[in-house]
Amino acid sequence: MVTDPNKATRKPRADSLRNRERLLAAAAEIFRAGGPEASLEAVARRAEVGIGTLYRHFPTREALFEAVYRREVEQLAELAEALAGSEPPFRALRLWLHAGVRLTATKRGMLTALKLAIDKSSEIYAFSSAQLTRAIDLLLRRASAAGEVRGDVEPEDVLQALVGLSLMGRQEDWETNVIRLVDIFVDGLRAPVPLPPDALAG
Amino acid sequence: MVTDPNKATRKPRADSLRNRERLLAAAAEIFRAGGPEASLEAVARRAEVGIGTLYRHFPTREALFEAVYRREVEQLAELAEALAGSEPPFRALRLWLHAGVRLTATKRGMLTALKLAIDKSSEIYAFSSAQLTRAIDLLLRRASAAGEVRGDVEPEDVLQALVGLSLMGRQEDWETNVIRLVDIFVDGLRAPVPLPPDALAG
DNA sequence: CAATTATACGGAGGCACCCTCCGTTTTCAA
DNA sequence: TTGAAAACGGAGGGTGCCTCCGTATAATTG
Repeated sequence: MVTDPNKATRKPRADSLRNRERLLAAAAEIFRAGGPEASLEAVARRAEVGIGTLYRHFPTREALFEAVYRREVEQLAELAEALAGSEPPFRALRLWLHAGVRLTATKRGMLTALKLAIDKSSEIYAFSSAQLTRAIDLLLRRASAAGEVRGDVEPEDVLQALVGLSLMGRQEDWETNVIRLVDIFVDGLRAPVPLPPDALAG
Repeated sequence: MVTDPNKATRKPRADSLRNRERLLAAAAEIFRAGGPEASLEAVARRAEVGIGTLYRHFPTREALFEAVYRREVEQLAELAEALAGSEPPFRALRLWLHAGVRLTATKRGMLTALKLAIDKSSEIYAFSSAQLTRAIDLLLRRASAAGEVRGDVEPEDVLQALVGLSLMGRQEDWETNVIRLVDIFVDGLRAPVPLPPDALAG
């Protein structure tokens, strides 16, 4: 019954670590296939772990998502820096958005997860949002400094547009189509003063 | 046991009609509050009918959505004609899209329902899609004929953009924000040849 | 190498929802 | 009035969610 705060923590148990890993792998597969509403009991089953163990490691569905998708988001964020270092500003922005679309295509459910996260204002949203916003900010600033896009657009806007547009596609020509929409949007970003005042008024 | 095809059908039962009506009213309330995943048993409870009755009238969740939201979609479609008759082309397109955003704001769940419908490729999607596509087509053609927007954009693209952008907003300044994004998108539609060839190449 | 103790495990249990099936009730019409 | 067609309601079987706690096991201590 020694509760000494100095040497309090002991080494984490091996089975705990192992099970956490199993759960993450299982969750990745299950969510990939079944979307973000897939059964958590199915995840536990696939991981060959009791349902209680799942809930101990990840108290909420969102916690599981956070762990599973954190890496994917980080990779996308890193891509921004790579592109900023190797491509001209406007093109870098455009290419990054395309990559964002493609990530969605491959990893079905990630953006759906994001949307779900938004509804619940959960942790993963804050994280992804920050990562991706930073990525976009980098590209946007650069393009703006080069005079290639308007200065009055926030990274958050672009992220919302990317997510929103990506989330909708459904037909077979899905990806091509979304990329077209993203391009149109990016075109809209270009001109500093795209509309003469009277176009709005009449 | 007379199965005479001539006078086959008899008058629909009064209780059936009444219950259908009750269910639609209840569903509108429940879905409005709880989103498209709300409990169908709750709908039956609020309508004060058995769950079996609900399923007989609306075999699937989507069938219920279809009935509930058909009217809303029809109204939005009618607005397109009104605007086409009273506003200059580009402005009409823009204003209609704004109305689409606002409808989302008011009737939370309609677009979510649409998205859900897309996933299941259900009936309401075909209907809404047709209605709204027709509405957009009207406005787009008109603006295109007047030389105010590109000619290579399909109404489906614009609908997808509207739905996608609208679906994402979350902060307090939600509506304003989405409208800004829609405007940027519309700006992107304007110029016939928005990008010089070398802008893409580097 | 025990013995001890902090940790983690598993799954039963209680609740809600989904949807089907069918005995009972109501309505229509002859 | 009466019988059949049509509709009703809800029990029942399945699944998922999440909590709780008795049992098992890994790390530490002697």
